[in-house]
Order: sequence, then C-alpha cells, then structure tokens
Amino acid sequence: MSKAGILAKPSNSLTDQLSSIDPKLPVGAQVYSSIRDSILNLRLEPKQALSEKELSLRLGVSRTPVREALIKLSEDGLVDVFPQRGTFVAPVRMKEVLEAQFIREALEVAVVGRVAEHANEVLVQRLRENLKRQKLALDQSLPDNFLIEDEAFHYALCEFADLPRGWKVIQNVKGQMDRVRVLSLPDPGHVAGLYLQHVQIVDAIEARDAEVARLHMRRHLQQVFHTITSLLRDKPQLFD
Amino acid sequence: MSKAGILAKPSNSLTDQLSSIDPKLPVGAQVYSSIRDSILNLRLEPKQALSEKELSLRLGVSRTPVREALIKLSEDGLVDVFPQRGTFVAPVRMKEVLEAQFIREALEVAVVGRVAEHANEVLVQRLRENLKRQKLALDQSLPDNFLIEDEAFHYALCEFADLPRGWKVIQNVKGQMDRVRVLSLPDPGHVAGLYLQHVQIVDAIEARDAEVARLHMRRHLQQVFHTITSLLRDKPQLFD
DNA sequence: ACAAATACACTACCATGGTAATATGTCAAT
DNA sequence: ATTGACATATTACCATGGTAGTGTATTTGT
Repeated sequence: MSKAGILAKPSNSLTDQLSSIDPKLPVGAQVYSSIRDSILNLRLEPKQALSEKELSLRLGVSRTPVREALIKLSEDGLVDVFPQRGTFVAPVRMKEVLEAQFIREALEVAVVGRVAEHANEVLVQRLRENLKRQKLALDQSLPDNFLIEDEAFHYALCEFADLPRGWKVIQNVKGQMDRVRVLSLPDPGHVAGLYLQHVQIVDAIEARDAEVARLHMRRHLQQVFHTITSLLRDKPQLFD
Repeated sequence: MSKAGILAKPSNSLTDQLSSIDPKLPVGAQVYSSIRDSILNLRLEPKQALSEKELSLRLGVSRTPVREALIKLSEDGLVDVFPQRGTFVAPVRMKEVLEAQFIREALEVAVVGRVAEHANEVLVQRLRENLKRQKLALDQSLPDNFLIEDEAFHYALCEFADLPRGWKVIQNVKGQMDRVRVLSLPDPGHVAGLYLQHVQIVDAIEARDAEVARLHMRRHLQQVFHTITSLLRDKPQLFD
C-alpha cells in the first residue's frame, strides 16, 4: 500500500464513515444504502474488512440486518464474502467495470431509442430543466451536484419509457462504475464533456430521431473507457 | 382450475412441492433455488401464501435462511412481501413480463452481436451439439429437456462473450417470463419454431454476420408476445 | 338485527445465542 | 533460524426468542 503517510488516519476504524440509522424506518434497507454509499464514494476503501459484528456496533443495530445488507452487496459485486473468514470491500476489477459498461450500454441505448420514439413536450421540458441544473452545477464547480443531476437525467429516461426494473438493473451494474466516475469528477473539462453529450441526447429526443439518440447515448456511455485508462495509470492501488 | 379433480390434493399445503435440503451445503442458497424452481414450474401457484414459519417447518431449516431466500425472491419480483401481513407468490403481471422481454432483448441482442463478431470453430461446434440435443428432445416430445437445452444455448452465448454478470441479469428477468413459457411447451409446433430460430442464430454466428444474428435473436425473443396473448386468453387466472 | 369496538391470532422484522471452519500467534523441535 | 504442531480468537452461518403492526373473529351497544 502506497498510502503509508506519516499522519495516516486510523482508517481501519469504521467510525464516521457510515451515516446513522433511524430505527423507525426499515433498518435493513438503510444499512444497505449506508454501506453502499460509503463504498461508492470510496470512504470505505477496497480490501477493507467489514465484519457483521463491527458494523452492527457502529450502526447501533443487530447483526441480522447487517448480514442481509452484506448479502445484497455481495450480489451487487461490491463486497467479497469469504465464509468463515470475513467480508471485504471488493476492489475495482477492470473486467467487471467493462462488463457493467457493456450491459448498461446495451440497455440504455435501447431505452433512449424507445424514449425518442415516444417523446412529447412535457418530457423534453423536464429534461431541459434538468440540463439547466447540470449546467449550474458545472458553472459552480459542484461536482457532487452534477452527479445527482446526472443520475436524475438517466432515471428520467427509464421512467418515461415505463421501465422501473430497467432502472434497477442499470443502477445495479452502475455501482461497478461509480467508483471510477467519482475520481474523474475533479476534472472540469471531463464533466463539461458529459454535459454536452446530455444536450445532444436531448436534442435528438426532441427531434424524435431514435437513431441519433442511440448514437449519442452510446458515445456518452463509452466515455468511461477514457476515464478508466487514466485511472488505472493514476491510482492502480484501487484495482486488485 | 382445470385440475379440480374429485380427489384434488390439499394444494394449500406446501408438502411435496418443494425439494428437500442438504444441511451440508449452504442452506440459504438451496432454499432460494428450491422455492424459485417451484414458482417457475407453477407448482406453487400465484397468490399462494409463503410464510417463513411454514416453509422452515417443511424444509427442516430455521427461519433465517428462509427469510433471506424470500427477500431475494422479492427482489426478483417472484414474490410479494407485505410487512406484518404475509408473503405471497406474485401473480404473472403482464407489464412486468413485457418489461422483462424488453430488457432481455436489449441485452441478448447485444450479446449475440459480440459473439458473432468473435465466433470461432469450437464455439460453433459446441452450439451445433447443443442444437442436436434440442432436436432430440423435440423428436422425443420431452419439453422439459428442451427447456434445459434452451437455457444451455443462451448461457453458452454469454459464456463465450465472457459476460457472467450479463447472464445473471438475463436469468433474473427471465424469471418473469418462464412461467409463461412452461405453459407453451405442450404445443409442439411452437417448440419446433423455437428450435428453427436457434438454428438460424447459429448459422448467422458461423457466418460471423453480427447483423443477421441480432435480427434473428430479436425475432426469437419476441416469440413470447405470441405466447402471452394466447395465455391471457386461456389462463387468465394466472394474472392479477 | 346490525354496526362499532375490542380481543385475538398471525405476520414479517429485528435481536441474540450457539457452532463449525478458518486464520493467526505461540512455542517447541530440529 | 526455520518449520511444525497446537492453542486461541475471529468469522460467517444458522437457530431461536421477542416485538410491533395487521387482518379477522367475536363481542358489545343500540
């Protein structure tokens, strides 16, 4: 590990890296979201141990919902669980990122095609407003906000296409790519490029040109190829 | 119900509708597979109650792995869980079947395109042998065997394309369509049609013609549209 | 007789205890 | 100094107990 800094924070502890739990709401789902969020934001680093007992203590819940959350995360490919040995944050695996990209591209290209074929005024209006918020986040250099609006953009397409399960699948595989994406956010040029691609997609939707919409969506989603190559160069320790 | 014979067995009981569990192997996964299989084969009928306690008694395991299995099945959309009220086998929902079809088509059309682009001799050989077994099952009127080989056919494509997660996604959404498919198996003409479409796909793969392969895969997967319309006419009670 | 209120049974959900398997640290033998 | 066996601690896994929320049946008031 190259991070052996002089004042390295005690990152083996999970304190303050997980949001707290409201016992009034369903606990299992909250635990899942909390851990997932921390993994995707890299607050929990790859290879870090995640024991049922430790997590249940930190979150103030029992081990059962923690266990259920870890099972779900292992199905997402975000943690590796070795029975009777331990559970660990999964490293970013190049192969799985590329596979996630393939799946997402196949699915979301089809989605945007359907959207373009059935587009109407209210959808286009909604997307334009979303684009405005993206531009705002871009101009204000608030990359986290941009990520939120980006998510909303892609969700809006699935919602209009009436494909809630499609969105679930996209979200699932997207988890494999999000850790890569957060590291590309500091680059304003890259983010600006994403924004312009969104605009192109909306233009094609408004023109009801499914073929062009698919083309731009494909190129948009293939941006991750550039991101991952530069990331593999700059932060190889995240990979296994 | 057409099977309301004079000596109708007490089908509200779960006995003999679930395979038994080997305590040596991981229990949770076995419970999941057992229940899922029974649902997809319609041995467990839509709307039937599936209580943790009852299932744990029948299967001879504790409630914990049963609960975990039911959670997974609810994510698959195969059971509906109402907190503090009960868990029930989900009815076949037209909307979800159509959505599953859309997702599967988008994904598997992309898969077969990649496969055709990189096809080699050993793959084609393997697919041809699979087709032989399909033909055999067809000639012997063993529709269950045909289903197994059909599954193997589609899996082989994902495996060659090196997309294990893609296969997992396909399998997941496929669960929504399988209950529709098993009811179409008694029709030998329909099954023969599926076989011929498989042959066309393999021919296109052998010719390394991705475009034609995609076309035939698309038409193949759209067969479910015909199945579902006739099913909605013949067995409306399966739907909600 | 009928409607509202109450008691009861049942559910999924969460908490906790017990167990076999694995990893690690200690110590003895060579 | 190195290797082997053994003791100990830790892990995920499964079993079971407790609880709040939800339908249903019964009872009660009119």
